[in-house]
Amino acid sequence: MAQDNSPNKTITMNQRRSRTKFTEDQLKILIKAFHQNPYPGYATKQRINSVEINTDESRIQIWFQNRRARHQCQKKSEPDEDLESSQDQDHSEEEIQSREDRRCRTSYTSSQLHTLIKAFMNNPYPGIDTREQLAKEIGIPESRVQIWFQNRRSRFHVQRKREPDDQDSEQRQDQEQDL
DNA sequence: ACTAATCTGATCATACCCTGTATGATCAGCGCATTAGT
Repeated sequence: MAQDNSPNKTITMNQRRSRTKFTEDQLKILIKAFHQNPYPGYATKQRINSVEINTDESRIQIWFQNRRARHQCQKKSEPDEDLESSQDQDHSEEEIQSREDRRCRTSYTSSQLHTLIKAFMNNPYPGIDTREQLAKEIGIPESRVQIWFQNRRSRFHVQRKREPDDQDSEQRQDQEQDL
């Protein structure tokens, strides 16, 4: 079972997570919470989820991210239309700075990292199935696995940019010295 | 069409170690990120 070497047909490999469908009641709760604080901390998101929504904290986080993206559009296009909700406009910079606590930093054991790195080399864009399988294998929530892959890819790209090829950078250094 | 899921790249924050580096968490996205399920 370890080897599923179907080299082609990778089309369905990167499957997305199935789309979450929030009920009207759940949306009401989320929107209300958003008005109270569009940047809830981990504890708040967990509370909202466990008490009212009962899905997964990471889904709540994504909902807030998407909502913020859309909400800012609206604000710019119609700034004074929204007078009813003027309550939520008084988010001063101080308030944003005193944001609630983040999730605790996850620390991975070397064997967990080994598994993740191996998977990354195999496929840096794993779909939901692969991520869940990995999560189960190393005993860490799937949402953390997803973040790990995001960070890994991002840093991989950055590193590649920094060292495109040595010849170019050497030439550039020479030119700089001439100046 | 609407919006959840996903992506990159930048930045904040913390563990580990020696004040910097590696990396997990969070954020925006700008003539308003893109992709894709319902």
